[in-house]
Amino acid sequence: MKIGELAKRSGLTAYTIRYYERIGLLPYADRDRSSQRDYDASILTWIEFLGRLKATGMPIREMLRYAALREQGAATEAERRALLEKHRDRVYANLTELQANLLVLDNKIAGYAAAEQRIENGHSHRKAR
Amino acid sequence: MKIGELAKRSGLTAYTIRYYERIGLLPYADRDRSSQRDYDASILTWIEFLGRLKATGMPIREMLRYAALREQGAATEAERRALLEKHRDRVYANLTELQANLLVLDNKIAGYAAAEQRIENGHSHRKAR
DNA sequence: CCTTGACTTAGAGTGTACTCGAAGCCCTAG
DNA sequence: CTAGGGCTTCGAGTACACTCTAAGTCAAGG
Repeated sequence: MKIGELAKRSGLTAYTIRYYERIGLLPYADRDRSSQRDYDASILTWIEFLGRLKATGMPIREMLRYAALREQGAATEAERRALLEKHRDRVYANLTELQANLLVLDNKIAGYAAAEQRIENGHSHRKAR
Repeated sequence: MKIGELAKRSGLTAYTIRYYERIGLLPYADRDRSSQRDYDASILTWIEFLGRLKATGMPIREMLRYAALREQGAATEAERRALLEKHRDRVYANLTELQANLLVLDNKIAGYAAAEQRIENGHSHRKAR
């Protein structure tokens, strides 16, 4: 699979894929005889995982660390696990905070809704029954 | 309250407070006779709310829109409400996605844990009982 | 009076993560 | 055989949100 195809399937742009390879987030891809990148479908699994790390707010620096450990093989699994656990805990904390903020947002919105209600009642000169 | 004090109380740096004022996220602060910003404690409520918008991923552009509406008074409440509702829905979607990613992360970690367990069993030449 | 430290402004610099432009190569279809 | 499209590399440019520097002002304490 060439880069354009991979871009379509992964949701990344070809620019981003090259960028990720340049910085080491994606392994250096094999090239065909005209120097074009030729990808195996298995790369998609890795890209998807990277997407999850990104979606949960992991900075590229840390993904790079994980990617480097992965390249070094099975001996680094404990460290990879530790890295993910640390990240998961941060994500969890973040999630909790997000839920709290969502509640505040909901209350604020409810406040606006109540205000609108009062205005409507006022405008129509109706009383609550 | 001067800017240093507000910085301490709000958790923003003085740089950030000036930056926010410059771009219109904070109202232009009154100055004392030596041109120093003199804040009323009520600004803290607004800064805290901005913090929540930020923590839930609202870009500054949109906070600016909200801030501008707020400056225009009560007539813009419906629009402000709509803006917040739109944002809340995005946050909610984001939250849901985050939870899903957290689950995947947990599974991945569990996978590493299981692998470690297998290695330990192998090393000690013990059998499951 | 003089130093110290917090403040002022305008504008430049930083970090993160892309995103794109330029110039050129190579395969396929007409 | 040639035009088109997708690919290559390298390096520059962009967007966002700060973050800091420089040069100067000002009020209070010793």
